[in-house]
Amino acid sequence: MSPGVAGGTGGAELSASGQTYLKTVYGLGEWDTEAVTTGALAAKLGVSPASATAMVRKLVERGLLDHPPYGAVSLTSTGRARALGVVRRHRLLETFLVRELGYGWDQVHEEAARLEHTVSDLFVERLDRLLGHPAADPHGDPIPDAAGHLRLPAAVRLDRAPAGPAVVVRVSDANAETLRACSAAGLLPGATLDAGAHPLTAAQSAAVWVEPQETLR
Amino acid sequence: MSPGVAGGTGGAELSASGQTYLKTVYGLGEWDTEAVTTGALAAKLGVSPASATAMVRKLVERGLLDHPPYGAVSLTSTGRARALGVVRRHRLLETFLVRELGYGWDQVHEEAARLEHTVSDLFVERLDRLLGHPAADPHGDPIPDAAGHLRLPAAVRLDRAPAGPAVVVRVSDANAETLRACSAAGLLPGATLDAGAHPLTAAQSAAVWVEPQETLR
DNA sequence: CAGGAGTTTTAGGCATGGCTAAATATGGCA
DNA sequence: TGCCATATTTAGCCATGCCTAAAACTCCTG
Repeated sequence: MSPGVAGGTGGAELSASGQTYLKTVYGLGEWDTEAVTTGALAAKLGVSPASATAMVRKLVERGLLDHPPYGAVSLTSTGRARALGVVRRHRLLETFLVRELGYGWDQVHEEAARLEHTVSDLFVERLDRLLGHPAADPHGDPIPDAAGHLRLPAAVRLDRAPAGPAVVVRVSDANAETLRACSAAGLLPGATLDAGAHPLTAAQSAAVWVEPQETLR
Repeated sequence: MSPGVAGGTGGAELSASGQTYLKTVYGLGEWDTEAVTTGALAAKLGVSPASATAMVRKLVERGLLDHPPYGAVSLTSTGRARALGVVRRHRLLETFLVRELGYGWDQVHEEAARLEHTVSDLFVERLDRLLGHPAADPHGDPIPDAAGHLRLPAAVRLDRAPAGPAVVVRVSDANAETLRACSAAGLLPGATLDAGAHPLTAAQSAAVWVEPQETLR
C-alpha cells in the first residue's frame, strides 16, 4: 500500500477498523465527557462487546489507547493524534460531498466514513486546498488542521440549554433522521432560535449544540 | 454496508479483491487479445499463482468468470458488466484526480485503484456530472457509460505501428515511469508523432497506442 | 457485607484472502 | 511417442476481525 495511506499523521499502518475505533473513542469524548467503556464502543460501532475488547487490546499493544482492565478506554497522545487525522479526513470529505457533489447533509456520513480510510494524505491536502481550508464541516464540527490542532466552540446541548435566544453551533451527524428534522426546522449551524421553544423531540434536541446569546454578552 | 457500494452495476456484493480480479481480467483483454491465464492474473496483481487460482474459483462459483481447468480465464456477460462498472469508477476517479485535485497523470493510478472499491454509485454519478460526462480518462482510456457501454478507438501499439505520422490515442497507466517518459516526450493523447522516430524504449513504446494517419484517409 | 444484575473479558469458531510446498496436468522437443 | 520443463492446482497454514457462549469481575442494593 502506498505511503501516507491509512495513517493520517504518520506512524505504522493501521487497519480501517483500528482507525474507526480510535475515531470513535475520540468522538465519544469530543463534546460530552463521559467514560468510554468497551461496551459503549461496541454499541456505537454495532459490534459485539467481545469484539470491541479484542480490538482495544490490539490498540493498547500498539500504544494508541490506554485501558485499565474493566475500566475506561482513553487515547494516548499518539492515539489522539491518529484519531484527529481520521477526523480531519472525515470532515473534509463531508464538506466536499456537500459543497462539490451536492449531497444532502444527511447523506454524507456513511460515504465519508468509508472514504476516510482510503484516501491518501495527498488527496486530503489537495481537497483541503480545493475547499479553501474550511474551519468546520457542514454539521458545524470543527476540522483539525494538518498538524492535528482544533478549537472546540463553547456550546451546550439544546436539551440542557437555558431558555432564551441561542445560536446553533453544531448538529451531531450520528443520525440522518435527526439531521432531516433539524433541516426541516431550519436549525442549521449559524441559525438562531429560542432554546425554550423548538419543534424537536427530546432525543433530537440532544444532538443540537447551541451557544446561548448571553454568553456572547 | 450501504446499498450501491462495491457493486457498480447491481448484483450481490463483491469484495474489493473480487472486483480487482474482474477488472484485471477485463483489462488484460481490452487492448490486447492474449489468453488470460491464472498465472498472468497473479503476475499482474502481485499475488501468488495459488491465490489467483483460489479467487478465480470463487468468481466462477458466483457466475462471473468462466475457467476450464488449466485453461484461460474469461468473463461471463454478468462478469463483464461488473468489470465495466469498476472500470467506469476507476477512470472517472482518475479524471477527477487530474482535473480537480491537480494530480499528475503518473500519480492517479494507485489512488483510483483504492477508491474505486469504496465510492458509492451516487458518488460516481455525481462525479460524472461534475466532470461533464467525460468520454476518456487522462490516459486516453474510454470511460464506459452508466449502462456499461463503451467504444474502443481503433489503435495499434506504437512498437508495432508502421513508420509515418500517427496520433497518440492512449498511454497505458500501468507504469508510472513510462507515463513520466511519455509526458517528457510530449506524447499525451492527441499529440502527433512519427511512429518511426520517438525517444521511447521498446518496452515503453508498447504502452503507447496510436492511430496511424493513413487510417484516417 | 453478601448476593445478584449487569458488564467485561476469555475461549473457541468462522470467513476472507493471502502464503509456501507439494502434487498434477500440459505441451513442446528429442 | 516419451519425457521433461513449465504452468496450474491442491493441501495445509497464517492473520485479521468478527461472532456466540461461558467465565470472571464490579458495584449497587438489601
